[in-house]
Amino acid sequence: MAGPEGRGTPAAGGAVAFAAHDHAHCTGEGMARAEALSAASGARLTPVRRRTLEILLQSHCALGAYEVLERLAAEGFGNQPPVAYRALDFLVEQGLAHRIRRLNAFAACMHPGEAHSPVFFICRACNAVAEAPAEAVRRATEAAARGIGFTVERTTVEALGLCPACAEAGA
Amino acid sequence: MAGPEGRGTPAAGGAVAFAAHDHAHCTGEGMARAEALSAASGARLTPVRRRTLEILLQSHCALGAYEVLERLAAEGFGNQPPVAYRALDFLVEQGLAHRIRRLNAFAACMHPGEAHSPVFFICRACNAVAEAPAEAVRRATEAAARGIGFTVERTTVEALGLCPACAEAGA
DNA sequence: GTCATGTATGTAATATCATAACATGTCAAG
DNA sequence: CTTGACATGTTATGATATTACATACATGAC
Repeated sequence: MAGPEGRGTPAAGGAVAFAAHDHAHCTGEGMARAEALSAASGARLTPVRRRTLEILLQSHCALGAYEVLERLAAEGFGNQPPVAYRALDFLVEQGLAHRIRRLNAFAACMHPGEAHSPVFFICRACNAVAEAPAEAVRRATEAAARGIGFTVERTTVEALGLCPACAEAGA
Repeated sequence: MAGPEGRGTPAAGGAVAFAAHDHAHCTGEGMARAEALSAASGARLTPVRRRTLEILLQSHCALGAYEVLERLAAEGFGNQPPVAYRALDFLVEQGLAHRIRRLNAFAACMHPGEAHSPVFFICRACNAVAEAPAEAVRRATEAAARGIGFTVERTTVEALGLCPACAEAGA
């Protein structure tokens, strides 16, 4: 069982998916999709923004803004917080990344482009994060909203609990 | 339409429910229920904790920890952050209050004692907050979790959008 | 081309939110 | 009346996020 060291390295438990898979593939495909989507929408995927997304995809973790900043700065980009926050905000706005509030962190979107209402499953033991599409959750939320006359624009759904590995190990 | 002044006063838009209702009644009933629940569970609802809950209930808003602290300090309690955070953490733990992460704020629970998975509707125009029970959302989330072997313990559901009043005014 | 405009980036300074660590106080069980 | 568990107070610091302003770069009008 991985310790509670927090985010930042897959080894520390910040991995964005529980099952084993090909990270390089995710990164390549993710970037390609981002390029295509940006081209289509007219959004400007500039070097900092592109690199920021790449960092999120490569790390395959939820990363804090300052962790992203550190990596950007090491590559010659600005080293003040707004540099990271602006790039991350752009990515979130474009649906290429998500903000995970419980962790004060950001993760690359696993299903960019598709209209999706992601649910995040966060393991409290190892901090791993998985993103799952959950249309049913969105529908249920909107049904509740209608009851009080509220118009839903975005929803944040974060579930805390135990990932399969930690549930096994802990119990 | 109220301005985006943030939390802290119902006038500023932090009200926890959209519909008009009797605040004094909420406060009284909320405190009574909290007393009863604490007595039943053996939790110690000490003066700071009691007063903290009362502040949340009376303000009828989502309040930041430092806003709560300010009010506590004005009444002779400690005036350092841990005083507020400890009391708030206790209330959240006991299910008497909720943390609203999008606002970095806390609000008294509107349905304490009942097993409930609350959904928060946050108006992006006036910051008002409404808490609604949404069992269907919890069920949908758990269904998605089962698909990947995740064990859900707590869920946070926050919907951003427009409250009835702002939707009317804005459109 | 070059100029005006909007957008993006870089930087400094600061605001806001949250916790660690330790000392002191309170209360009930033994 | 002592001990142990919990609660509170305080200091200090850490982590997260934003404001404000200066500079640079792209794009389209002319």
